[in-house]
Amino acid sequence: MPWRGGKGGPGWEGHFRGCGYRWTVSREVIIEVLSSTRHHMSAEDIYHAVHKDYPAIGLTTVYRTLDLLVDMGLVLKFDFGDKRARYELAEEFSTKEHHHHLVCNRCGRVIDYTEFIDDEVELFKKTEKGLSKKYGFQIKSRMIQFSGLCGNCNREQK
Amino acid sequence: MPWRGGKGGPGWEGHFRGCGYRWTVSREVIIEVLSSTRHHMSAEDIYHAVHKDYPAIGLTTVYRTLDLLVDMGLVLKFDFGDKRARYELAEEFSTKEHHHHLVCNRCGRVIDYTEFIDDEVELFKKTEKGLSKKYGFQIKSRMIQFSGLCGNCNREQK
DNA sequence: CTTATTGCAAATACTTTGCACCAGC
DNA sequence: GCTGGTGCAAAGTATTTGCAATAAG
Repeated sequence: MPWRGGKGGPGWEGHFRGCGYRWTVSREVIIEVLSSTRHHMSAEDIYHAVHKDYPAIGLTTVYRTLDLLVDMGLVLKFDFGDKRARYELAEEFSTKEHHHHLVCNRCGRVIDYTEFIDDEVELFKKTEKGLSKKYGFQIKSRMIQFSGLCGNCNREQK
Repeated sequence: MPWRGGKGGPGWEGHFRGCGYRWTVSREVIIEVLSSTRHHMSAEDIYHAVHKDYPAIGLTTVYRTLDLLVDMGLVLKFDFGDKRARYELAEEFSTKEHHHHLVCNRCGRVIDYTEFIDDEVELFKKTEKGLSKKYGFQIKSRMIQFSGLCGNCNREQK
């Protein structure tokens, strides 16, 4: 397990400790799973992945850890329209390319797209600055999401 | 009830019929409620509003109608982190100013902001065009959402 | 040693579904 | 008259919570 708490800086462990939380095996393992996948995982997906090597870790802990991570802004929680929430490392903490989601309302397919990201980032910066000044709001996460019909479903539609 | 199916064009009724659905009292009333509020309503909020004048309309119908509306792209469904989904007319069909949401993760407060909307619209147009060409994706709705800590919660934090 | 963390089982609550009846066209 | 729409009660299911046991510092 060469993996150890993120790219420099305080690292994962530091984030937890910095917020007054303890650093536990469960937390480390759950973050490792999130770090090493390219997919949008549900709590249960994560639970299963974790369970292979650490059968003692329960689903409840997964939920609680994810809540913490979301709260700390290290993980983003998405709603793709099926019932279950999906989780992804926030881009600052991910090796995955910065991207957004395109969700098909019919088949549920999710496409990660990376086009126009630069423009988005610029807009975000500007918006964020304006909003934090005007509303005193400290923004921890941002999401853009498009939905509609994917190519396949669009065709079948007719 | 001077209200009748939206601003010109096919109108609400036309949208339903155009998709092969029937135009019913329940549907009309539910849309009227959505049209006349400035708030992000949950299914139950809508049910209660409807129930005052039409006690025969049930919660199930509200859910089913909302599903249809979302599917047709006439209504957007939001997740603000409390459990219940919130619904809003898509901006093309709303008299409400085009806006986005700023959600406080601690107290749940939601601020509608309208700043930088022009820039967003421009970015959306561009992105949408690019994505539909590249992925054959027909985009029906778009959302941006920021979350973090509102002014109050931010202050108390320390 | 003190307090946060965890697993399990049970509870919660939003949302969906089965089915018989009713309304739109 | 057909078919889709609806209400009610019942089911479904992701997520949360209470509590006693455990591990972190």
